[in-house]
Amino acid sequence: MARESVDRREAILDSAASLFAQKGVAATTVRQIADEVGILSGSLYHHFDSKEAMVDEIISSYLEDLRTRYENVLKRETNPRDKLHDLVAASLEVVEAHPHATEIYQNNVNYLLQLDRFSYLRSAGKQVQNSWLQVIEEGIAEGAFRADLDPKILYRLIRDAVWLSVRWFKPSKDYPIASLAEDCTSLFLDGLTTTRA
Amino acid sequence: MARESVDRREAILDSAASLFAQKGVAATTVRQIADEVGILSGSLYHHFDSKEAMVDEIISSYLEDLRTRYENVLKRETNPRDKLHDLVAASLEVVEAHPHATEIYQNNVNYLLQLDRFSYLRSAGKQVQNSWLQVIEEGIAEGAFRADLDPKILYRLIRDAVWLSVRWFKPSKDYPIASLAEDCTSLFLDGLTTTRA
DNA sequence: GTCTATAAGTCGATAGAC
DNA sequence: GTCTATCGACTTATAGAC
Repeated sequence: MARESVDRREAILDSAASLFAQKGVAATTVRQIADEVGILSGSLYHHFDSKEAMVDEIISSYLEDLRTRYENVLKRETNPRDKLHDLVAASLEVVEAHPHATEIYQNNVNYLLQLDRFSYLRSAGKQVQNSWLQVIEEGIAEGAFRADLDPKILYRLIRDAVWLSVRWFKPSKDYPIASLAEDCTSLFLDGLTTTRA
Repeated sequence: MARESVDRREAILDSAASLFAQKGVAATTVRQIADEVGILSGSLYHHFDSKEAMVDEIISSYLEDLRTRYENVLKRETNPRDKLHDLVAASLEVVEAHPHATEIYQNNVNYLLQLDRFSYLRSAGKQVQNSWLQVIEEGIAEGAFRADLDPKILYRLIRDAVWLSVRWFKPSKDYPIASLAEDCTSLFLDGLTTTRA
């Protein structure tokens, strides 16, 4: 593949991702994407089969990156506390690397799951859940984490807090992604209260 | 207004809310709404001016309920810990009372904010943020809450965890909304760790 | 209050010239 | 690889009969 066409594809995907994230997948038209790139809508179909194919490519490379990073975290031999931190940090790194894809996923899962093409999102979601549950349940079994809270509920609360940061977090030199990961982990592990009993 | 037409309006709004929540606002057509109600799409316009008008009515009655409940929580004279719990509980009660509206808001804010009609969502969001910040900052000032975490970041993490529960939480007799509110508050206040130093 | 019928526009996608 | 030109389907919304 020629160098220019690779860049062209990427440029189209970038514009598409930005629009999908901003307006939603269903509300974004192929004409709007073409306008952003500076070509006509028909020309998009030289590069992609359909609008859905663009979404698919954006989402699946995002999920693949996520899967790899979670795998790396899970194979480390650390205590539950550090492992939870690493899972939070890995998630936030993926948010930073794929902000548009993260937002597209968060806002459009329901819509995408209606389409046969995206049924794989179900198993991808389960795989993510299993990673978190593994860490949480290990922490409880070792006595490091409280046993009075349902692991699945803990997972969902933490997951949503972490992933939705894509909607508001803008990394800066003063407050980079690693700092948010620290604060996040500290809140979930130690809580908001200063003193206890 | 005749009794039947009130019920009819409500029935239409219920069907619309269910579809908007499930598929997204942009991806839901007026024909689908009419099908669910059992009438033809043209007949909807006897009851509502437009599809946007339906969304507007769903969202604004949801936000009005939320505003009232937060107001009641804030005027109670309780300690920061209880006040945070009450804010979480009030939010979850609103989730229970308006599950569709909550989900519509969460998944479609970006899309709705593009439309002039929904610019009021901006100030509504700020009002919600102020309620939470008031409680968090009071807790820090009184020494009940940690001072090393940015209140705005705390607010956003807690907010997203609480509101996104609409995507997965189904209240039951064994685990009602009040129990989730307890667990949620306990996690944020006391953390996941069993022992400390 | 719901129907029939349709206007007026936009949608995703295609065919073929260049 | 982008253009011109367009198809057919689908969209929101309206007008007027019943």
